Amino acid sequence: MAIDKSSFVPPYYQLAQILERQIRAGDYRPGEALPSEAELSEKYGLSRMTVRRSLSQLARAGLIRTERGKGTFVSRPELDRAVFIMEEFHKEAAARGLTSSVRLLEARLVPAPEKAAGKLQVPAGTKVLYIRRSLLAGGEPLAYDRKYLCYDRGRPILENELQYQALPEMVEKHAEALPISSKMVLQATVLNDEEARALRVAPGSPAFLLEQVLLAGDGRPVGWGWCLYRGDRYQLTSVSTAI
Amino acid sequence: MAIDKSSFVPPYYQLAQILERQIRAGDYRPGEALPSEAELSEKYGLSRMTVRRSLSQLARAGLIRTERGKGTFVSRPELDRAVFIMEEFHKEAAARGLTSSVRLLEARLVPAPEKAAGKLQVPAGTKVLYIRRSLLAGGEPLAYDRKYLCYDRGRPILENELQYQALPEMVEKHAEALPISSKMVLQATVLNDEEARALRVAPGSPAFLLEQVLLAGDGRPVGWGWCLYRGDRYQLTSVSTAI
DNA sequence: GGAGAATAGTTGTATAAACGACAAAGCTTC
DNA sequence: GAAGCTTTGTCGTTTATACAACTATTCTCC
Repeated sequence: MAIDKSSFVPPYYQLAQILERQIRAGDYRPGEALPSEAELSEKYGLSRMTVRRSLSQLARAGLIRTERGKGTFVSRPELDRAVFIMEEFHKEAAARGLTSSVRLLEARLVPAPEKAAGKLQVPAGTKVLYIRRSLLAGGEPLAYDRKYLCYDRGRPILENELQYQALPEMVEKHAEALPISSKMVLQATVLNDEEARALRVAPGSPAFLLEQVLLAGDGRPVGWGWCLYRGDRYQLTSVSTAI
Repeated sequence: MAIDKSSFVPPYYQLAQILERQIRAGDYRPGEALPSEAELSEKYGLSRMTVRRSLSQLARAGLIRTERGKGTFVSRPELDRAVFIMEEFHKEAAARGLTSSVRLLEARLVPAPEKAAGKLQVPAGTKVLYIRRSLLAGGEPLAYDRKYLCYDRGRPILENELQYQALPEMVEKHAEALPISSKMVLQATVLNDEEARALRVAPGSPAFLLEQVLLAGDGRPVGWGWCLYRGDRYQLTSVSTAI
């Protein structure tokens, strides 16, 4: 339980691992205080700044919590709390060893329906780009994407482009403002006839419904739509709070 | 665009905000390099360590990425990527202004079914604690929880306890080993008759299915089960990558 | 005994300095 | 011209120091 300064693993990381093991082994119980930074510094022969770096790493992972003037304390594990990360479609498919592709089903300029106009903050009836796409993984449709995008008159719609590009690149090319962030809401739903047909499953099958709003750097919405993920082929796994 | 050293906001945070604004405004485009740490240090009158602290904060938020020997670069926004956080039930209900409670439907010792025995890594038929609970928010059932827990013979089952406690405390009291982490998988599903009755909705309604494995400090599973969340009352919102 | 002041202990922030590791460009040599 | 070496610039890590801000305790004074 000492720091090996000749190791390739930097000391701050070694100390973080040592402390994590001790916490997981129960040497320090939830609520209990860890030794002060000065004590750890002396015990392991590291400067206080290095000790602080180890501690901040553990704090970021949620294992400990620091209180100014009081000390550093072990956090109570929050078993009922989970973090799920939804990766970009192609990246996720690649990680699962599947070849992924996109099939463009429809792309045309339409007058914005009332709801879309509201979400995009444009007058109802404004011409917007409406696209429908199938996201395929391993040859099968895994997701069905429908979106309204604010359209820049200067840039023509090239269906070939839409067909093969990921959403960010696609929007970048055809919208006026560059989207820089997005707001998403995830729901559980059942598929209606049209959606089920697009995903090649029975109507009434379960699916994830991901509503997505694309925002420009100044906060203006530039895109809105939903993406449906087949419930029998898609699941989210909680991220371990490893360091 | 200078650092106010007399402000209550520490300089490292001010610099991070300045750089974030510049990136969002497009002063530095995705892929482009930021000034080197030495240049920022000189420009803003801060030490290199302080500049590094600002940069590491932006890097953690995903706005920039550093490469040793090369420089610091603005990341491409990953519009299709999202982080969802599922909070502990009572905390989430409280945040939405609802009073929450738990109704214990069943709690008894049963021989572990094959699948549960496998998940809990005990011989099939081992006596385990099986519980069914309704999680209520605003007087309505919002979730339906079924779990198998490794049971410590020494500790009696007190139904009153199970009725009112959150899962972590509950397991803590009745299992041999203290669970310290959990692994969860989130799926979209449709409710069967029994589940629909428990949640007071129609069979075939959509729901989130959260499979949960509770793990002790040494990695041994001590609990396993599923929690169903009504699809019409529950949704997950992506966390903004704010700093 | 109680109120307030002083003190010790703790984390939070900032600085200067040094060295290491890596990348790219320029230079030398053959 | 090409291969290898050198130089320069960049981020990565650690140290030592100083001070600020906050908490809890102890001491002093009334």
